[in-house]
Amino acid sequence: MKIVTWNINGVKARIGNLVHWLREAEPDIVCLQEIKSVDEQFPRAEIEALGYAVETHGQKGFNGVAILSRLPFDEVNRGLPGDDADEHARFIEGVFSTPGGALRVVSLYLPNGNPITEERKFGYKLAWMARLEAWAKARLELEEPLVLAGDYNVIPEAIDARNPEQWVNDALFQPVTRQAYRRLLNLGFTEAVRNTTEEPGVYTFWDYQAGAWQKNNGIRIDHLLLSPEAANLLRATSVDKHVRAWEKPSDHVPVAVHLDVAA
DNA sequence: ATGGTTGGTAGCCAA
Repeated sequence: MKIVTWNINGVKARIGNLVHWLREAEPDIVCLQEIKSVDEQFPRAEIEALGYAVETHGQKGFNGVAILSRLPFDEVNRGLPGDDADEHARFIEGVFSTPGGALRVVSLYLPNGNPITEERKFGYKLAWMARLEAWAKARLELEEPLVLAGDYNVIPEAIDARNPEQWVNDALFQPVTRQAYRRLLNLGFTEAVRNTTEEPGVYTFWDYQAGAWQKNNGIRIDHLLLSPEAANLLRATSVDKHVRAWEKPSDHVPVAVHLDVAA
């Protein structure tokens, strides 16, 4: 089974790219972020025509997440618990039945957090990460295969940036940000790409500005975290870097994990 | 080199 995360940066502007990529990559489950669409305007018909079930958690203008799946959804949960005042659409969980039992997959869009001088930005990011840690800790107690996939807006280590010095004042690379991410990992998750790729220079995002793609000035911020039960099934990972060179690309590319689960 | 580009929206904001 192939499970992919992709920050698509506007699903309505990217529907052509998305359909082309779905035909080419043939994923079983896709976690999308930054759909930038309300649920009613999500282009579901084109995706359903390819055999996918579609569940969305959108909002007007920005943010928004979705899960596309060849398996039917047994259950869908929208929103990260822990703050009733938080109206950002950044979290959706799907539950599926496999021959081995339940499989849980989350599509998350962790707050960017810039600038770090603004509490409503950076403080919100750190608070959101604390809520995610609490949620994940409780979910791990189920002892089920769980894939926490998404745009984490976290550069875990210096080797995850082509030019780490460029990011020292950025919310994505603050020590406190990386600490919070590591706390999440240390609950018992396996980070799929880090655990299957030895070479440095694996990036998932290249800024539109200043020729970042042409210079390969990228960062690795899209991650797939596996519960112990999911990590036992880990076979391989892959990054669809070529998608960044397509016409009208997202600034992120799809990142995949292949699990030993019958699709 | 505090520049540069894109999507959604019609507020320039968010990234």
